[in-house]
Amino acid sequence: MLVVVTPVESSEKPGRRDRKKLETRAALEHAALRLVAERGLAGVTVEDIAEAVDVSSRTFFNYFPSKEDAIIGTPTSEVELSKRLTAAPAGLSALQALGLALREEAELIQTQRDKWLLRLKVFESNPSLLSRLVAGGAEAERGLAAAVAERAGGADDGFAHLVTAVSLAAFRVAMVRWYAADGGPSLAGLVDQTFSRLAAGLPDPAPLPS
Amino acid sequence: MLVVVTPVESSEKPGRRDRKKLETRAALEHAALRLVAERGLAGVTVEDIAEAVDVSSRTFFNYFPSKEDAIIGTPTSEVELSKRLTAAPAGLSALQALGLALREEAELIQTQRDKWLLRLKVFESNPSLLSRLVAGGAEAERGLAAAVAERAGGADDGFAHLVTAVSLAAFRVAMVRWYAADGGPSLAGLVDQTFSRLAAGLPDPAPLPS
DNA sequence: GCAAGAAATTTCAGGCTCTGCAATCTTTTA
DNA sequence: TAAAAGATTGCAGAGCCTGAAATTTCTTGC
Repeated sequence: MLVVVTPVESSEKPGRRDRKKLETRAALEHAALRLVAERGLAGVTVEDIAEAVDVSSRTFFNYFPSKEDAIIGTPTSEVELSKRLTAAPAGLSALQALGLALREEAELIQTQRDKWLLRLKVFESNPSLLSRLVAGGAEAERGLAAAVAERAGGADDGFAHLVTAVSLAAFRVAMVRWYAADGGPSLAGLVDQTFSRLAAGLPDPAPLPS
Repeated sequence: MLVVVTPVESSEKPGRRDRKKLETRAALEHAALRLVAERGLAGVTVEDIAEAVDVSSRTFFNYFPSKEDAIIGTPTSEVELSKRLTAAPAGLSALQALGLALREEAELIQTQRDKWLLRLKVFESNPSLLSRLVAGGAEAERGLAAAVAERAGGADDGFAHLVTAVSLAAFRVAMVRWYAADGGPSLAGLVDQTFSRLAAGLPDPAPLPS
């Protein structure tokens, strides 16, 4: 049976077998991204991707449940984000804690600048994928919201979901903006700016003084 | 050729032909929703839905590009939302204007309470659909953001996208909350409360005084 | 009322996605 | 090195979705 490789406790090196699996997965991700960037989502079949990596298409589906998932890759899980949340200083508000966790994420993404710019380029021409950016999709959002609620100590009237959904949306916007600027500015900086605006209540930006 | 029926200027009644088309579309929407609520997304095929309405499955695809789209129905277009935006009083901030437009939306949804509660129930067990709730998906979000930017009078450093994305996310959360409360509270009220929180900068809610 | 003409539906063929299952090949481990 | 565990593969099949051509249904002008 093929099972997702659990990173274990970062110690214990994986062994040849698991290393190969990681390699194959990375190769599939890479090929999917490259091909789709070239030819568009509809112009690439799963068979194309599998062939580029020299495995059967059946094997592709052993690694990813769908073509889209290969393009999205193996994003930071909501579990990881939740951990960061609970690790954040207790004094911070939920919004601040989320901002911090996502700032870390930004720094991580920045270290893989080219891959992410390419991915965002693909997302641009396939907006349906965008919603799965970071802790992809509503399920992860729920999990993260639960962590926020717990951090806040229970009783929730929907605030946890709200602040979580809003934060993730804001993060997405920051990423798109980063992409639009061709990865020039610091993503973490953009995230910070975005969260400042959130914390300020999203007032209209002051028009530049003539 | 089958073309989406343009509502025209509300005058000029549609004529039998177009009325039938509307009927078929509504019937497909309804059947899709009902069946999927009963058996789950995977438990219903397009053929099932078409059969329930007594048309061919090819005809189904003349009305909806995918099974999911039938479930989502025919939501308020981002064009309509954009209109509301430009119609909003000039003095309002972007966030306030969006809040107003979405409040209207809430009232509209409230008038179709049962249908929407059923739809949200389906969304709950199929979170992948959730992202398309209201002005579904990233494309509509872009259009709406453009309207926001224009309203604000041009120069945009990403604020328009941010406030738009955040507002839509907030609206989604309000809807889910409304569903969770079984449609009891006023949706418009929940939307108002949500936008108040946004405008206040999402401060942690004060713990109840013991 | 009736004959074009327009429009919607249907049938058909076909490609692609994704899944379960059984066979095969490879790696690990004893 | 043999047995066990695990990964890959081929195969069959269901389901989604599309284009094109044929058919049926509606509309319109006479």
